[in-house]
Amino acid sequence: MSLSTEPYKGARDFYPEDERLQKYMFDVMRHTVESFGYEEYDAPILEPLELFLAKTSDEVVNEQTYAFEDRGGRKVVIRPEMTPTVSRMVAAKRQELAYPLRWYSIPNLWRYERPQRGRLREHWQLNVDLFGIDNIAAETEIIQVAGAIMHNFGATHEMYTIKLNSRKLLDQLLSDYLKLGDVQQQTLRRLIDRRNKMEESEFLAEADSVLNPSQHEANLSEKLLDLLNIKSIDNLPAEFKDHASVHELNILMTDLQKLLITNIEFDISLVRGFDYYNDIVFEVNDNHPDNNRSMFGGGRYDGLVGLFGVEPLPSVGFGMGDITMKNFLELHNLLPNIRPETDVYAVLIGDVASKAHTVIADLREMGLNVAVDFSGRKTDKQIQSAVKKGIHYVLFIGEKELDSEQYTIKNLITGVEEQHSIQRIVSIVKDYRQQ
RNA sequence: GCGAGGAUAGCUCAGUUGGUUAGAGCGCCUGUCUGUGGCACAGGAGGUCGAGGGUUCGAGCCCCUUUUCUCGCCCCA
Repeated sequence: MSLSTEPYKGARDFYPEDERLQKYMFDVMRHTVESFGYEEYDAPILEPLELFLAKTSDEVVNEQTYAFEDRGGRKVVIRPEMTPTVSRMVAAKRQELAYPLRWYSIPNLWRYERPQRGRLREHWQLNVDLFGIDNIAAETEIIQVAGAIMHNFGATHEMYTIKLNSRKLLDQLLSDYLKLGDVQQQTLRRLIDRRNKMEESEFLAEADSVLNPSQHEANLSEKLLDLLNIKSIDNLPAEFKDHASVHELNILMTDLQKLLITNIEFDISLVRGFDYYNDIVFEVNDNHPDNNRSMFGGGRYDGLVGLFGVEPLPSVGFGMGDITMKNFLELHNLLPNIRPETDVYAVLIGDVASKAHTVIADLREMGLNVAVDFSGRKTDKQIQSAVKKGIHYVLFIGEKELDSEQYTIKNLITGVEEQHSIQRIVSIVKDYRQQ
């Protein structure tokens, strides 16, 4: 029996063409967040189990992590998300860091779960976090960063929608307006989160079963439904018009509009799963009919840093996964053709390997990336290798060229072939690379 | 953890009520063509039909188990 060539369940191999794509996506992310002044950090892939017990949801920690005991009996977890880790790092240097703190990372994360569309066991996730700002300007910037990344990927506003909500507002509506107890609120939040996946009648039935035990007013589930159907902040119940969260949402939406981020939408049913979000949350949805789903999101999680025994720190951030983004880019035809790093494939004609070393070394010295075919095969086979690798230029080196020091360079895309000196070839290829 | 549907050549897939030696297209290799890719022509290699067991005179096809992939659910990035 032979070994399997399959990668581990739910994980991916990145062949060079896949890796090029991944690199492109990370480059766009990096350039964008760095333009806002975010600095990159990283951390170990293993963390102590306790780190995730406090605020990540129970099911995630207990059933969807890779957790084990190390040889010294310590309980460890392969990180399923980055937010607890970055909070830990910030807490460790709480007093000495310069605020506001803008940090980002692109860690690989693992979850033990059944793979499905857009969700595998291993993925990479851009994490962008802003610490130390307790006002709505932080949310404005974080959402602006998310929008800028989308823009730099070539996405237009019609392709996606940014949904906004305030957990504080939702909590108040559930407790003060609908007068629900804590347990009911929690159950209902989960239900609201799943609402768009179910039929309205089904939702109503489940809502009834949560609400009816309460001895409050009748038709509560209809009242709830009316509430959830509110599409604009202006239509909220009158007594909430002056609520602090409504003011914040208004400022946030106005400021985003000023920044020309107009594809935003108030969505009172937006919850998000993590317990640590405590105020504004947002989510970016793909508008494509074949992929109408939430792609990524984030929000404010002010309480997390304080768990490490230091003074709490206002925190806003989001995470953007590579798989969902790749699906989005593919579906909207936004993935560019990415050239390999190799500029030139040197084709050796005849037994010239020894004599060709110097000229090839010179090319590299002058800044070109050059791969050489030492196989001794016929010219057409060597060219075919270059074509298959996606390399755009072939450089022919034979006795003729070595004697005259005029080398034949051929662009495989245009088919144009010319003879030039090494210096001239370098400048031609470099010019081409800039295009 | 639960449900549904797949797995046949490197890839995409045919394969009749169970019946000779399992096919196609593309790709790959060789040659026409030892200094030029994509085209053309000619030839060739490549399959224990995902794995294991069972039924049968006979299994790619039927049954059981298992692995894995896809799509959902739960949950959620």
